[in-house]
Amino acid sequence: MARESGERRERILASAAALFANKGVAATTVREIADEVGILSGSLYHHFESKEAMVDEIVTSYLEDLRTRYKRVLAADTDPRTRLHDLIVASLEVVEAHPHATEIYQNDVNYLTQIERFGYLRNAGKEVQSAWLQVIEAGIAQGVIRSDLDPKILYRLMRDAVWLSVRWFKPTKEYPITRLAEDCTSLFLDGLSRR
Amino acid sequence: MARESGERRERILASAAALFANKGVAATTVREIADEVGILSGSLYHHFESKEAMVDEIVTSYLEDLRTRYKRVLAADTDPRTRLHDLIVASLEVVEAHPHATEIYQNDVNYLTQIERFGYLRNAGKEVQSAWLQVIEAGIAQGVIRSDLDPKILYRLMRDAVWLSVRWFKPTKEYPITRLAEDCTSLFLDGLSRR
DNA sequence: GTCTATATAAAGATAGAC
DNA sequence: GTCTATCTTTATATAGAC
Repeated sequence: MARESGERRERILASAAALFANKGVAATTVREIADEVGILSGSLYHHFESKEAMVDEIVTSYLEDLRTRYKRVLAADTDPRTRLHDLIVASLEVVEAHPHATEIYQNDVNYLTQIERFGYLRNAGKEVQSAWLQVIEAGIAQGVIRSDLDPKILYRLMRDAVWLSVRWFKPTKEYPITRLAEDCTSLFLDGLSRR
Repeated sequence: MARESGERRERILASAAALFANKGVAATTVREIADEVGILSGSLYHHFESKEAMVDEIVTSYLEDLRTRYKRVLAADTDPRTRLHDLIVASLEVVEAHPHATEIYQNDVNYLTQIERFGYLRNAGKEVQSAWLQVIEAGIAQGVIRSDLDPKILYRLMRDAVWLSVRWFKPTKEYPITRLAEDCTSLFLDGLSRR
């Protein structure tokens, strides 16, 4: 099998990702994946050495994209409000580009991190946290963000609100991700009290 | 087996809940559960008719508690800000009382709702949404909450931020759930901009 | 109420023909 | 690159002795 690239391979990964996202990695069988593609389960092993290898590829390319986009946001020299907004936009763009991988990560991190092969997920989580904390703490330092709330708590609340949108958000013409990003930013920064 | 009550039964449920929460329902085997309790897997079937039955009991009693508490919040005749705060407090109290069940629900809804037996989870989700929407919409009607954000979007963002705290929040003396509830309320209502 | 033993089904994975 | 056929392991669950 070895690691060719090809349309078939991508087709398998796409089907696998959809199934992993919908039922969970552990509950998805190689037979179901093969059925989706229209081949027999044994044939999958011509393209991938194991079910875990499929998960690995899906999650790895997801994290790669995420890292790239976050780095770009952090590199820009912008004011705290813009930076927070850009971090939210970047996250939602990753959700849009990798909806299945995002859902797999959100639902199955606990399970996956217990498998040795996926130990690297722990670092990925730390990197994401670090990016958000940099933005939040810079905002506090510049007096733009309140200092009475723990940055780590803020990070976790915003992170879950933003990333879990993968479970329900379906962009439309009237309500595209740019609008969701603006609404998130406004909720977090301005609050929902009328004043 | 039939359905006695007893300490042993509870012990099994507790071990099962912890494992389901940590690895996911599908990835947890009856052998692991039995190991945790210190008996052999076959003996579990004296207490429960299946693995699904265990999940069912855990989730059902969780939802029962949740429903009771939400009803109490909605019954009170309070102002919108207090109501929203109380809904957040109620949610966090449920998280504290049923951490494993909460995590199972958050991680495995997708998987569980695909099993006929757990179809009732769909209704549970709708009831929760309805409670939050009532509070949000009353706030808008009374001019306390901004009207430029879609209530359903607000609900989903706040819901995920609040409920997913089960994954990271460990109450301490300095930072108990009452404090987290206040920080959530303040973040959502006032926002994190300094002004 | 738990054990021994085992039935039964489903899972991941492989070998070799085509 | 896929199929047929099958190995091996692991899972849920059951029966009956203790």
